[in-house]
Amino acid sequence: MLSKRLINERPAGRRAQARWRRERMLDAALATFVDKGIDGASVKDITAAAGVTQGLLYHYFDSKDALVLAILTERGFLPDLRRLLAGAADRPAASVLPELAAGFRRLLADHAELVALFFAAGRAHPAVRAGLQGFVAEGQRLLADYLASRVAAGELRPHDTRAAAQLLLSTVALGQVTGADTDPEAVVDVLLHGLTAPDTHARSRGGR
Amino acid sequence: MLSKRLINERPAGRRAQARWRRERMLDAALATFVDKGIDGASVKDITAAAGVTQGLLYHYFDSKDALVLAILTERGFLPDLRRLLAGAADRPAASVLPELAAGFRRLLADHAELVALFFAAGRAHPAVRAGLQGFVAEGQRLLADYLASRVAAGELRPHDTRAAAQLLLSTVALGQVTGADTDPEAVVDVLLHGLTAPDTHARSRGGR
Amino acid sequence: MLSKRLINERPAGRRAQARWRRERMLDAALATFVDKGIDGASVKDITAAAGVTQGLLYHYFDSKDALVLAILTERGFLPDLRRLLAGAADRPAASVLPELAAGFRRLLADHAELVALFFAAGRAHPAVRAGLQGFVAEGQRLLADYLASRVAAGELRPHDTRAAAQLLLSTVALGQVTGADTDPEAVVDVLLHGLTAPDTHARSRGGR
Amino acid sequence: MLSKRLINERPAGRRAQARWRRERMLDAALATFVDKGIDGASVKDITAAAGVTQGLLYHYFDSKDALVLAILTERGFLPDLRRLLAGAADRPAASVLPELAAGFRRLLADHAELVALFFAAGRAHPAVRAGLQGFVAEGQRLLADYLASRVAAGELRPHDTRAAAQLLLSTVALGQVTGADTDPEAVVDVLLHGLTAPDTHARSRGGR
DNA sequence: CATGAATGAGACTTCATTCAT
DNA sequence: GATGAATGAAGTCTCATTCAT
Repeated sequence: MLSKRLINERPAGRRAQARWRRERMLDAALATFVDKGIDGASVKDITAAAGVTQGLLYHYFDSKDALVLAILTERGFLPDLRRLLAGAADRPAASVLPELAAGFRRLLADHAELVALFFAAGRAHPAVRAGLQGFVAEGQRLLADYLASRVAAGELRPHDTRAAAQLLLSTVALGQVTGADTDPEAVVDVLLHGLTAPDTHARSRGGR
Repeated sequence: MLSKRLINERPAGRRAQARWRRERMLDAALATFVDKGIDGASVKDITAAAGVTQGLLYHYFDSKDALVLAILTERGFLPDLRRLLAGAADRPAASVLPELAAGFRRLLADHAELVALFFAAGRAHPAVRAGLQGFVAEGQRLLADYLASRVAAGELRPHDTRAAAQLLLSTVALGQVTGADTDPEAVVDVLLHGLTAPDTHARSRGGR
Repeated sequence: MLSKRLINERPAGRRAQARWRRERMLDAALATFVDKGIDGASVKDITAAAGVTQGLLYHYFDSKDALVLAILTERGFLPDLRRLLAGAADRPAASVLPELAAGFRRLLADHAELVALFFAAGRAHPAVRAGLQGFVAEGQRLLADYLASRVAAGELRPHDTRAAAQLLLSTVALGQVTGADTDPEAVVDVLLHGLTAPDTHARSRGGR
Repeated sequence: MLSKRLINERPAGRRAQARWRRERMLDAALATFVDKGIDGASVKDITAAAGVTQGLLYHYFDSKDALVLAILTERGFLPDLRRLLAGAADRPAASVLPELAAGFRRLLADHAELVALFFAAGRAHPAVRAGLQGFVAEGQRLLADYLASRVAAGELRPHDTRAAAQLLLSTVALGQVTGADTDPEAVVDVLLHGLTAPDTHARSRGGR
């Protein structure tokens, strides 16, 4: 975080300065896209926000679409997501899930702009759409695998692990997007223990 | 449904025909918005899809924005949502929740285009945004109230009912949008009984 | 004035009502033209101001241009101008000119909208332009003729009567248009007696 | 004048060429406005007359209205008017007024297009209207001040100097606009010496 | 007579992109 | 690398006019 701030200062050296400008342009583009939508943000808006002229954008990116793609690939957070879930392996779900929900929430918050972009893209920008779907699918698969491992370990009861993964991720993600103030702990509590009252629990479970 | 199809045939009478055309324009607009996004869909696209001239759109709607708003107000499904949740009152959650998840899923599927529009709007169209948020908030509130009533009835254990409501609705909604093939029964099963294995259940619950 | 107000009330009888509507449409058109300019006033604006639908305008007038022409011919005030100047013949200029300036001013004020229309038309509407020029030319000719008759009668000194006529009419007319609060008496005073001081008057006149 | 023609040739240098094009666009716009009126002249007309594409207009001006405003401020002739009247101070009216009338006439002729624009604007373009009124007011004030100074100097008799100024300016201006062939000398003659015949003069003046 | 739905042309404006400097 | 002038297509919207009802 701190080091990033430092990087934000304009560096010396031709090569470095060029890379730095490119990054500033990605920043400006992402911010402007989030603010006005991909179609609503004009090249003029973006370059003005970056403090450069229109023409310069085309030195760094082939087109506006290419710029969108660059944001997707260079600002994506799939690696972060993988790291997050990788840390969970072989640890009990009771302690992992809360940690994971919170971590996922933080991840989305840190990349709030990109998330917003994902949802703001719509069918008109298939590449962005695909990015979202890939992210969702990957996250769900990883989490489901983890849950399955906990079932195998006897900690969790056998269940539809994909559905469970979806419950957790969807809730946190949609909460982020719609601005609902989701409490990750409450979500995990419901998820772990269910809604059924203890006294009716045995019966309803037995009734299956 | 069937009768609607019949109504879809062009009626006689000047007044009736005008009203009919207006509806066709709303249809065409919604479809085109979903296909290309609000910004991506031009007035030309929309009117061509409706089989009328561009100018006519402005006979019925003041502007493209007004058209978007008209879709929101005239094609909204909040009443359907209320009816769905109203039917649940005083009945056991064990049978209500699956029914409700399925009903909600069907509701979203029936209005898939409008749902897609909601998510495709982005920050550039605050009115649409507001429509989505209102819908989400209302649904969550209604469902949370129902869950609280079941807690009071002793069927469900005390819990954060808003979080639980969010879990159910988010999962179904996001599943719809991202195209994930959510199984509502599996979702409800996890929600009702939680993930914790029976043998560890007592312990973890007792440990509280 | 009073009778005109009475006429403004909608009459009975088919023929009378039609004529009455036509007049209301001319009123509305003139008012709207003055307000927004000829090009700025749409047929919709005009008919809305008249309280009728767009289509009806075309029952009474062939086109918007024809409407403009109708205003010119049916609301013109050249007859009034002629009557005003006709009353002056054979009477001394010293009493006629003040009366005439005031009368001309009143005439323009009574037809302020049409005058405004004249000036607002510009080269884009040659018919209106021609109307203005005709009016100006006629007024100037009539007034110059009168002045010449007073020169012949020995009341006025020989001078360029057309220039004098132009001085009076231009000043009153332009004062009306630009909203300057011209005092007709002061104007006539200057016109009748000139600016030269009495003591230098003899000299300067004698110096000729 | 001659040097201006030379300047009219397209210069070299990017910056200079841009400025030159902007000027050509103002020229073309003014000419087209005069020809067809502000509303009658389309952006297409203007840019075609300037030999550029429509889009370029918006590189130099924010809107068509801004273009009209630019013409007003950058092509206005109020400074010329001030200079003209400034040169009159402390000199006898008998020689100044003819010179001034002719000068004013020339000034209007040199800026005939802008004058025509002033009168063609109408109430639909308040900014232009305001420009005209400002010009008229300033000219009248300056001339009235000069006349007052001649009254103080004893050359002219006490009179309503604003009315006299209005007489001169209105006549010349309106003559220019309506295309009447005003003879400035005849106008000044009437203005200086009035219409009253020498023999009746004493009487009428004495009768006051 | 009267309505207002419908049209087609054209208005102003924005925008992604190119290119000479 | 960097600029901003220039383009051409397309966008939203307005409008005079016609016509079935």
